[in-house]
Amino acid sequence: MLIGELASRAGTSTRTLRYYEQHGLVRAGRDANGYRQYDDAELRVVHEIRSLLAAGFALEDIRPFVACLRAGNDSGHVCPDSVLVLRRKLAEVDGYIEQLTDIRQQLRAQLTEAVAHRESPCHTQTCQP
Amino acid sequence: MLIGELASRAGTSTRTLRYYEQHGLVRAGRDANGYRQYDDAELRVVHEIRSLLAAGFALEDIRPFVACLRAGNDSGHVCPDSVLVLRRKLAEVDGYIEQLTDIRQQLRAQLTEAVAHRESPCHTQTCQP
DNA sequence: CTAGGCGTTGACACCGGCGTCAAGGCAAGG
DNA sequence: CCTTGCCTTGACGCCGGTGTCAACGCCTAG
Repeated sequence: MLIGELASRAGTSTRTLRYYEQHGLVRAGRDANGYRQYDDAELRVVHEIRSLLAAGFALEDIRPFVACLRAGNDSGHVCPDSVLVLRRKLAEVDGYIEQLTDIRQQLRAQLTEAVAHRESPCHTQTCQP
Repeated sequence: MLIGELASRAGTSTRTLRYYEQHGLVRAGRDANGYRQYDDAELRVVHEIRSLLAAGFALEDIRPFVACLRAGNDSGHVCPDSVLVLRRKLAEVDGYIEQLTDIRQQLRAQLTEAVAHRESPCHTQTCQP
């Protein structure tokens, strides 16, 4: 399989595949003419990468998942290293959610206050009390 | 008040203040020697900006809040334009929280699956079934 | 032979808020 | 006069994943 085919099969671009390879995540052999030749298994690897990226992982974090897949496991997240990363990410995501929840509260409070303010004398953009 | 003083009073850097000015958020007069001269009211403006940035707003979104303050209101979020932005941001934040919640669910599911997998024959990084 | 469609590497652009360095002007004290 | 410390503008770097263009090689069909 050449790079164009893998790209379209994986729903991404050739640029992206080369980038992943450059960072050691995807592997390719070479034809006599220098073209990259991909094993069928790489399609799964790319899918794993895309899925994890979509979940907010950085490429660096994805490394163990790919290694886990290459080790012959049917999913990339069953290996100890992957689990560590998963736990770390879960904590991280929890932190984000907490922050966003706080911010959400602030926004609601400010909106409420703004609505209450409509009853006060100054309610236009240009008023000068 | 010169830029250094405003910076330290606002807990930020001179670079940052010039950046805000460049984007039309903070205003400064000029001394005869070209030094920026800040009105005391600008301190409040800078605080408003910092606070909104911390809440995840972009500089562009902050513009109406500053205008609202300059219009003489005691808080920047009571004007109609600000309220629009607040609503938009609230929806945006809700979206983020929703996404993150989904991702959190996925992470927990994968962790659970990984733990269950420990009972299966292949549980090391290097195993080859 | 040529056009066109695939492949190759390399490098710049983007986003956004700032750090940071460069090179210089101005004020004040020793 | 010199140092020190404030100020000025201008410009590059960062982060991370990808788009995009350049300039070129390979292969096939007309």
